[in-house]
Amino acid sequence: MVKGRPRKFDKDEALETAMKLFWQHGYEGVSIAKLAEAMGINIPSLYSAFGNKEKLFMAAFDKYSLLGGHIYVDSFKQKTAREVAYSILKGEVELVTNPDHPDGCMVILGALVTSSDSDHIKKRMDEIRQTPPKWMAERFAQAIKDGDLSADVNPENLACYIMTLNSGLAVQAKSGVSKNELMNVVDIAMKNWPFVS
Amino acid sequence: MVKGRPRKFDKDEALETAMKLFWQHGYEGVSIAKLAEAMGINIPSLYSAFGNKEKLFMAAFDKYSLLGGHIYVDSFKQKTAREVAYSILKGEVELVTNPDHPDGCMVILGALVTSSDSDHIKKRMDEIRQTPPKWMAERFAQAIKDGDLSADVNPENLACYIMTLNSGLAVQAKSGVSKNELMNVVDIAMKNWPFVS
DNA sequence: TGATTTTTGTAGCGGTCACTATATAATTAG
DNA sequence: CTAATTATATAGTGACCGCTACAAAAATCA
Repeated sequence: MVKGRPRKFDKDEALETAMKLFWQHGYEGVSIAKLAEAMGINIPSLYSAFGNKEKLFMAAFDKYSLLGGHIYVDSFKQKTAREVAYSILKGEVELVTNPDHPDGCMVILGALVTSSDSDHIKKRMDEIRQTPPKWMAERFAQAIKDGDLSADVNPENLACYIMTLNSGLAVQAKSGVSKNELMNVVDIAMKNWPFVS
Repeated sequence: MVKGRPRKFDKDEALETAMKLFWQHGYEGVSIAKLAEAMGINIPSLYSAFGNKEKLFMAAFDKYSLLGGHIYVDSFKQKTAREVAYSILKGEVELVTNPDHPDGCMVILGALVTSSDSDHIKKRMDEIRQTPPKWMAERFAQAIKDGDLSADVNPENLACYIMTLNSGLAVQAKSGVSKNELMNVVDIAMKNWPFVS
C-alpha cells in the first residue's frame, strides 16, 4: 500500500474537468482558482497533484490527444488518399462540434494567441501542431506508391492543405457555425478531389 | 481653436500601435499598462483618449477592418467566381504573412478563445465575422446569374467554405507556416474549381 | 490677468493572478 | 503507540489586472 493520507478526489476525473476548461477558454483564459473550484479540490491539492499550471495544461493536452489523435490514426486505415482526407475532415467536424465537449480544437486553439508571458507554451503547441501534417504527408506518399494519388502531388503541400482546412473548421466551430454547415464545407472541399492520377 | 491643454501624442499613431499589439496577442493577451507603454503615453491619457480597454480594442479593430475589408471589396471586382475566390485567398495569405504586421488575422483570432470575463467581446467578434461570408454569398449568387458559377452551388455554403479556408490560413500563419507554403495551399484549393456549370 | 477647459503625471484603488508557507488530518510501517 | 509520509485546509505572498482620484500644467476665452 502507499503511505500517507489518501487522496480524496479522482485524479483522472479532475484532469478531465481541467481539460474541458482549457479546451473552452485556452491556457490563459482560465485561472488556477477556477480550475480548482471546478475540479472540486483546493489549490494546494491541485499543485500537489499536477505540479503547476503549465504541467496541468500539458497533462490535459495528453488526455485530449487521445481524442484528437484517433481521428488521424483511424483515418489512415482508409484505402485511398481521397477516403483518408474525407475521413479526417469528417472526424474533425465531429470533434469540433460534439455537444459533449466544448466547441473547437484544444491543440489548435488552446494556446495560439497569448500574452508574451506564455510565449513558451505557445511555441510548444506550435511544434506539436506540426505532427499531424507529417503523419498525413507520409500517408499521402504511400498513396502515391499505391497508385491512388497522382505522382504530381506534393504530399507535404497536400497535408498542409488538409491541416489548413482542419484549422479553419476548428475556428468556424468556435465561432458558432453549426455541424451541418461544416459538413457542407467538407462536401464542397471533397467535391472534386483533383489528385487521382 | 480648441480649448484646453493640447494632446502631446498622435492619436492615430497610438491607435496603430495598439492595433498591432491586439493583433499579435489578442484582446486579453495585452494589458493596459503594456499598451500605454508601447503607445508612449501614460494610462490616464489612454483612458481619456479611448474610453476603456474594450473601446480601444474596437477602435483598433475599425482600423484593422480597413486592411481586411479591402481584400473582399477588391476581390469582388474580379470577373468570375473562381477569380473572386482566388483573389480572396491570395489576399488573405498576403495579409496574414505580411512581415510589416503581426502574423494572422485580428478579426478571426483577436477574441476567439477567451476567459468568461470577455464573453461579451468574443460574441461581438463572432457576429462581425459573419459579415464577409454574407458578402461572398451575395457575390457568388450574382456569379450564378452571370453564368460563371454552376446553379447547383449553394452560395452560402461556398462562402462558408472560403471563410473556412481563410480562417485556416490565419491559424497556420499564426503557427509559423510560411507564405510560400500557404500559397501552395491556395493553389491546391483552387486546382480544380468544381463549380463551373 | 483671471476663469475655464483639457491633458498630463503620480499614485493608488479593490480585485485577481500563479503560487506557497504552515499547520493539521489521515494513512502506513515498524 | 510512535514515527514517517502524504493530503488537506486556511491563509496568505508579491505582482499584476483594469481603472480612477487628484492636482499640476498648458492651452483658449473673456
